[in-house]
Amino acid sequence: MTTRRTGLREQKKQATRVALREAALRLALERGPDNVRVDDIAEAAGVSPRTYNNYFSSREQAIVAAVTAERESRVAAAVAARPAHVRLADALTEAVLEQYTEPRDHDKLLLITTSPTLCDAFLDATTAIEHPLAAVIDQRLGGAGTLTARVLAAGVAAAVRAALQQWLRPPAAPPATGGLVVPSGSLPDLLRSALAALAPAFDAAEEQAQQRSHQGVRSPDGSDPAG
Amino acid sequence: MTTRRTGLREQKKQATRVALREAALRLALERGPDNVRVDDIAEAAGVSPRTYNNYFSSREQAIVAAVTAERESRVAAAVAARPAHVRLADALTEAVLEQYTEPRDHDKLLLITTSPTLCDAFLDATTAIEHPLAAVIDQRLGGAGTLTARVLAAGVAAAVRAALQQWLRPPAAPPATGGLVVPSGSLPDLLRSALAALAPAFDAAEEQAQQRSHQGVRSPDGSDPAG
DNA sequence: AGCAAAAGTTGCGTGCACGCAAGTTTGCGT
DNA sequence: ACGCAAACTTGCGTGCACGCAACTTTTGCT
Repeated sequence: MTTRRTGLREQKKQATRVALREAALRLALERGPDNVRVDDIAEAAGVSPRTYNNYFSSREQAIVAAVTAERESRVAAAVAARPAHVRLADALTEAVLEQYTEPRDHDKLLLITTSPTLCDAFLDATTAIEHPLAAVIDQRLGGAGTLTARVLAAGVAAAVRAALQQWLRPPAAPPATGGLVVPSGSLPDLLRSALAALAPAFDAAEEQAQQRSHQGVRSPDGSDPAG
Repeated sequence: MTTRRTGLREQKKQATRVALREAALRLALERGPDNVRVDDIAEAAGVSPRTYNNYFSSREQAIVAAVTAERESRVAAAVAARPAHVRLADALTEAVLEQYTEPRDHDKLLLITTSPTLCDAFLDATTAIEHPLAAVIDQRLGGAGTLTARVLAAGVAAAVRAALQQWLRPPAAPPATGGLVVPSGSLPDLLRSALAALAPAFDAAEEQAQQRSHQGVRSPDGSDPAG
């Protein structure tokens, strides 16, 4: 599961991927993110510029990838690691908080906030947790509703994205707004609030899954919507 | 709301925007989507190629925009048009179905499915409904939780996206999968299923909003957050 | 071991996105 | 009516993404 292609080939691929993203991060820190050309990153990693684009489809992606690294799979793994009796919503919230509040990369985040382009790329990167999350959610829901799992996973990604967005851009308070703006606290608080809005959906899905497993489920694809 | 800058300037801007996207669609239908250069679209619309990129940030965006047009604002308007006593979740589902199952653009959708690149652009375009939706949701929830509204709106967008994705790509059934694959019915069914997964979250949010309005929040802009 | 297919890398060419600095049009105040 | 400032367009230059067709490396098979 971890490395299905147990080959030397895959090793090299991961090696160059790591080399590329670390080179990208190092150069971005040294010169500032706007003074790094793709050619520089490729050269620093020892590959051709063309190869760079076989790994990353945009210039910012490499830099952002150095920060987010394998966060995608780690979030999913963190969810899978929780005991099965915990509410799925809680497991998700804790797993997300665990991965997004590590002080490990707070200095690198500073770099990202410098450039709006990097900021966008960083927010876009949260989409990467969708697929792993959909897998674990689907598993915990009994594999019955793949679409449901995908929707919920996408919802989580969207919530995380919204929280990060609000955290990165403190809404420039106009004086006469009338107090609409919530002070938008710390990142953990924002993440918690954002995910809390989805919690009822998870509870309902989990409950349905339990009901199905108690009754006799004849088709594991559960293709019978209430429609 | 409709035209805030009541000027001749804004009129011209919208005119060229429409000219661009219609030219893009026409050319794509005539020659096939891969044989349309940006320069061609610009020329057909009577502007310079550089101006094209002042309106659309990618080549596919113009073609897709011709299909989705002002769907963003229409979904939001459709939600706002429902009476206030309808469940928010239902209002949303109906509004989305109303806008995404119009036969108006089924032939144009055929064009989009031709090219994977256009497909991606089309899916990405669903993100555009987030902001208008967030506005109406926030309004219907009493304006108290902007973050919540944004999360829910993003969730709807994600659900729509997931449904469209599954609809556009029938999962190529491998014979030995074990019956996991749902036959992935019609688009309305998929949309309904996808949105149904989020319904509990909307119910909960709505209930909280009602509780708040019964207790002493008087101003309709809801300037008194629960902290 | 040897060989053929699969996977990966690289150079090249094309089209594209976008910053920048003119030049042009529109809106507004006086 | 006049003129200035803001907004929009356009040409140019640069860097980038990516398809394509060689070429090299890895792998599985015999």
